[in-house]
Amino acid sequence: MKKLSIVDIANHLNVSKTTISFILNGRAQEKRIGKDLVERVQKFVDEVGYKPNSLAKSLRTGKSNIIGLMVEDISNPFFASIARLIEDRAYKNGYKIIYCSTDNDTQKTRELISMFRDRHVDGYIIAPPEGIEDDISSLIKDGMPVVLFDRHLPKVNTDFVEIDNLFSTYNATMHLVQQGYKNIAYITFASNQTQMQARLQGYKNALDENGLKPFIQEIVFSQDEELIMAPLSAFLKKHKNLDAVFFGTNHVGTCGLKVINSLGLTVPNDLALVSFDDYDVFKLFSPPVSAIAQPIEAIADSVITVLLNKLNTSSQHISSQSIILKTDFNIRGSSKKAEKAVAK
Amino acid sequence: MKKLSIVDIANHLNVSKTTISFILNGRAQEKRIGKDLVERVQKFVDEVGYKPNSLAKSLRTGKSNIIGLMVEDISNPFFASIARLIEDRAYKNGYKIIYCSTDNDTQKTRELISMFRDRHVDGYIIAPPEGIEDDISSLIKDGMPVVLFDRHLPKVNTDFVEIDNLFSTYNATMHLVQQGYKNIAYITFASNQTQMQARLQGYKNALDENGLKPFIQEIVFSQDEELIMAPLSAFLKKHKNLDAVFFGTNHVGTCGLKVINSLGLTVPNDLALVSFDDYDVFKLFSPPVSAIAQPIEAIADSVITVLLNKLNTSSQHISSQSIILKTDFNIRGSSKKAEKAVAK
DNA sequence: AATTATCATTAAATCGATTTAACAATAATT
DNA sequence: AATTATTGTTAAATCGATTTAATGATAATT
Repeated sequence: MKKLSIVDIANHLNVSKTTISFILNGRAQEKRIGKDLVERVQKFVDEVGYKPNSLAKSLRTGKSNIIGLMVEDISNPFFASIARLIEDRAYKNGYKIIYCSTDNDTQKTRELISMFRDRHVDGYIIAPPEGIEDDISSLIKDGMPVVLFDRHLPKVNTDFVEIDNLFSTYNATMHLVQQGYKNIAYITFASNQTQMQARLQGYKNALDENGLKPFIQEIVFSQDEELIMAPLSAFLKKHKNLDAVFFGTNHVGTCGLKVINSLGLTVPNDLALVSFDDYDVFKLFSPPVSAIAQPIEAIADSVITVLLNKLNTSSQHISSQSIILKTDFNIRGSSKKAEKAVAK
Repeated sequence: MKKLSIVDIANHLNVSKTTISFILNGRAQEKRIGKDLVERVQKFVDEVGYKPNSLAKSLRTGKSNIIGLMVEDISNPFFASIARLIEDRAYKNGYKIIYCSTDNDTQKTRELISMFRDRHVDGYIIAPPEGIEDDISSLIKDGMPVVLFDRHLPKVNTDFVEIDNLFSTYNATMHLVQQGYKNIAYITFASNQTQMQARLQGYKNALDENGLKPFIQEIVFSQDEELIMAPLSAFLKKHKNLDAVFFGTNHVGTCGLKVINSLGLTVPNDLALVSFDDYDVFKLFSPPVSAIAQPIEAIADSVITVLLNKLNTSSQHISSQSIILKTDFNIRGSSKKAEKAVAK
């Protein structure tokens, strides 16, 4: 019981494959094909469950109905959740997803783009690493629909979906200040990506405004958590005067919690905590950690909407749009120094 | 600067595309093509960066170099980690991954299989839901390489990679018993899948052996965490005599922790905890939760090794293998009643 | 010298669809 | 009656590769 081809269908019904193709692609009316014939073909096709070979179709039409999704790391809960939502929306619209993790590695990303291109994906959704500007520009120049998310590339003019990073950290830092914390550190990964820089800036702005001194620790990213925890631990040991710490990403935050546990520090008495990104770890830590929650559903929705839009309107010259979404600041028991002080 | 085709290359070098194809596919020697010609072609191909159109190639050869990966839910950290590792290994071997989440929904899975098939994926890696036996069998009958993981289908004779679920829960339950816990509950999702049944059985066996009474709560899975937490909470409220709880999956465990927090229960004094699957939430809870860690690297390695093996050996009739891997039981502060008692 | 073997290359068929251009058959118009 | 329009259908070209079978040229053998 091998697969039927359009020729088999045509032979069996004694019509040409052209006719079958027209009917199956909804061009029967346009091509004035007899109603009875259309019905006969439809019936038979349904009966035997014939489905056109998508490879052949893609080869001829140049469309693959596949979207390439490049995240930083699919095992990071933030990206995993986004991927999950994008996947759902894409499938509902007849698109499949090929995804991959860039590890923020420019060379790896370059190869992956080339692979996607080779596979003729119809569109790209990318959380781009630094240094990939030229490759993305070249994609766009060749008319490929590209949507960036989580961060953008200032030198590249294309659509992107981001959150208001600067305001988010500014706002959360202000919260710490208002609670009476004076020595607030900011721990993050060393990165020039837009979202990371904006987050850092938001923190700096808030401190500046209040005449407080910033304490910043930038950690080089590594797959090996030990290499993240070591400098983090050293930093906390060095600055004994800190009364609050702001983590720039969920990953840093998680490593931070591990370090805090291993150092035997008490939250929020020794140290108040706030982290970017929100997930179960922060909710379930004791006391639960205040965190900035990204609107992942809205991000996924926006990304896929923008991309589908680009895929459907063939006109290339619609000006590109930037969508900036708001975050939620979930305040929890990890930074209630002021209230505690009052309660005493 | 559009893409070059093999014809362009052939024309430019004044040889036939057949020759180009042979050279590029490493059949130059076999076809006795002159060394100088081979070099000339190689050089030019490298120079212009020509890459064969993979769609055309797939259409002709019937191979797509794509592996279909179907997990239960890509946003679940267990599956996300496995996916990540499988992705790495696959890329290294020249394969790409198309993944999707089944949600344990048989109908959805059926459609996804059909979609994968339609896309001519070369091989399948599936964490199968119940009721999908016939579809998988039909895949296998048609000669498609299939590897199941995390669970298997007793009625389907194919390769699979699993862990020793029964022993894992048996062992961990015995640990609780030895620590002096008498009323140990087991909370899990209602499921007839092999891994879930085996885990439950391991728990039952341990209790049986010690003449203890089982307390079992099976929860119907839902996307909405509230619908998981509600019955879980009700169960804990109803059975005030429990002194320990065993969670059957990381997801149940996480929901369980949330419920325990909201009920204001103290661990391990009110309740000792153990969960299947290990991840940051369990490590960072206070006190940290003992958990059964699956060897995700080994699982990913085994899965991809078995699949690549099947892809490379065309012979269909190698008997299928079952790989059963061991787990680690990470004992943490959430079940140290006995020790505490001694310490008093 | 005729036949066979070896060598190096290529023309043509093929995979399974879509799409363009053409072709009969009938009806309508001049 | 000849020409043009309309209707319904299809032959053939095309997408870009791989693969089979064939070809012409030279060398070796009888």
